[in-house]
Amino acid sequence: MSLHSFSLSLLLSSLSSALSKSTITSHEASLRRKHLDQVYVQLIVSGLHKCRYLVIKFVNACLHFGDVNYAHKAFCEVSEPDIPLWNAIIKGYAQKNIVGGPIRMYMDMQISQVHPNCFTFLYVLKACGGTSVELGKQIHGHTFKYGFGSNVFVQNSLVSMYAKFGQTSSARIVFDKLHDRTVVSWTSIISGYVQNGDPMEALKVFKEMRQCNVKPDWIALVSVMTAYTDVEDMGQGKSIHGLVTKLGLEFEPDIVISLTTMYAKRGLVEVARFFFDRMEKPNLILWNAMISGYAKNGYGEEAIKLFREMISKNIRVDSITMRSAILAGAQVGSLELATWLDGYISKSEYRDDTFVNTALVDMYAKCGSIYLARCVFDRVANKDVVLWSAMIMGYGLHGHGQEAIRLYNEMKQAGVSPNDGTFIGLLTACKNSGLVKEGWELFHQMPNHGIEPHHQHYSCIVDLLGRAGYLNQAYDFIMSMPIKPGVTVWGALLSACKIHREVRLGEIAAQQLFILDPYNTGHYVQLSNLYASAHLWTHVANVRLMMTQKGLNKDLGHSSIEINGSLETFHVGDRSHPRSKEIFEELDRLEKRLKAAGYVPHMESVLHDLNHEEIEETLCNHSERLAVAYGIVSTAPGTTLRITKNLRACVNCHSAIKIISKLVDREIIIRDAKRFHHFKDGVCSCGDFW
DNA sequence: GTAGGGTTAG
Repeated sequence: MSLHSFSLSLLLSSLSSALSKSTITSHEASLRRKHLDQVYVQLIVSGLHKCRYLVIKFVNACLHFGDVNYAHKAFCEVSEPDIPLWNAIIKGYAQKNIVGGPIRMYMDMQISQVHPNCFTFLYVLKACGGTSVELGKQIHGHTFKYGFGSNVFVQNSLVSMYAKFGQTSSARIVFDKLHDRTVVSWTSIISGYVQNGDPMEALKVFKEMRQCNVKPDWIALVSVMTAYTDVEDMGQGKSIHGLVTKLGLEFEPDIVISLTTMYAKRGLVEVARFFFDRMEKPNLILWNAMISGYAKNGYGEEAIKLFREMISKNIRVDSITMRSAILAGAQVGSLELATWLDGYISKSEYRDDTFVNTALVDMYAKCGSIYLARCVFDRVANKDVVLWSAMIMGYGLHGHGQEAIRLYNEMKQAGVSPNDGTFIGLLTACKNSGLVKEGWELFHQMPNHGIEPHHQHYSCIVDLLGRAGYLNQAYDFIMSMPIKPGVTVWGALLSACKIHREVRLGEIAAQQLFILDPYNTGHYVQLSNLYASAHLWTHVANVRLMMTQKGLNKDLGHSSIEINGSLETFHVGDRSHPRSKEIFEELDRLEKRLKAAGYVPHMESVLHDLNHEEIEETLCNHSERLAVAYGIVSTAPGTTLRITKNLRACVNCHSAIKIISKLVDREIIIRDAKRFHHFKDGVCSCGDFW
């Protein structure tokens, strides 16, 4: 080997190993890419681009970047590739999930009459995982033909290939025939069961593995922890944690990811954060696990804080980070934050990513701007069914029923077929706009599209019929359901009964809810309010007693409003705000103007055990009113107020805010637990349906 | 040079 080729070889090795570092900044990545270009030029200039040994190294270096085309170009320069070079290029295609690529190269290899070795099969079988079972079986045959029928490496790959096809029974047959099972064989079958939604079987196999005295390594434990996460068995999950510690693997970066994910998925975000913080340099997946853990469990602001930290530290983010951050933005509900996220993304490489844009549409809709949601929707070139559905759902949340249906028709004209999510959006739109006939018809069109309704669709219909006052029809509909009605379905009936003061059916719904979901405070409050609206005070007292016996307290309402980038949260009668004096003065002024305008609150629907003055006091101090008053005193006249409330809008506040919107001449947008209300000129966009 | 795992919109 000449001195030049030796130095190039060293250079390529260092380049590849440097690239495998887990967390690199985008700046570092671009520098290294330039480096790769320079090396290739040197290879060509020195005529060494035909040297198989160096080309393998170069191909590997390219593949670290995912630059398969570059690798392929280098490969083609070699006139008679040997097995290692074929393997390198097949491996590269397989790693990058290029559909058909590895298989095509494998075929080319056979045409060139180069015999595959066991390495070849590892890569080809990995690539088969995403294609057809028939092809997989064919390659399975080849492994025997070329003498690898009992090679444990090749057989392990077969186990995971069959698992990826969803054929766990075939995977199990291969696994059962294996004589010398390694920890990898066990992990392959365990993760196969996890991937195919059978965590119980996975855990059974793990127990067997332990009985066979096979010591689990960190990858095995990662699979097992996923299984525990899926069976929702936290007690057992903790014992795995114990095993991890015993084996001294608790600082293994990928184990930390699994622990973080396992605890975050349970909502134990503080525990998850403990593991995250223990890592000096968390990798991208760990950042993502923590951010999405926060976002999914209602800790939107924490998620955003972490996302901003990543950016300020110049850590590379990917589309999953973006989606998790956007999900968090949707939860926080601040339009200011939403536009910041959108602005950040429009300057990033993910600006055309359909998944990211779908999340943006959803976020804008949930942050109260259906207009901006539509702007994002319109700028996406290739709209898939999920994007259309997100936009339809956005209109639904805002009660723009007709607009949702119009968009649905447009979607069909564009040749996109609806899926179950599309119908959830449509039915939500109909129920939020009181479009009973349209919703009913759409529901019955679902089978024409080959879609079977599930719980959410059924509960939309119950809601749709119930709110319109067709309570008996809603009940008959529930009785005729082909699947067992669940919490959402009975919950929809109960809240409709509350609106229409239908005690008999309401009690039936509540009974079911107390069985299915006994610790949800909301159901008890609904039933109590239903009794109060019918003046059945003894019944109200009984429900309250049931709640006390079960140790349940009424959920406290709170509302947030963002002013100049700072999010302020108010509770009932909250006097902790620094500008509290001004806020209550404004509330007083509003109260007087409301009375002058003829506003009288409904007393029946609130807690019965308060006296008249207390009721009125509580009503005026509800969290949404405090947020409105604060918005009025701290923004310029005419500014739109955007408020988020954790519970459903209260009937009295709803009617009061309608009038307030006219009195102060402002648009007030409130996102409650279920939908949006746009108050303007004395009316609300929900048309009093909610 | 060997395989197995983890984050994932509606």
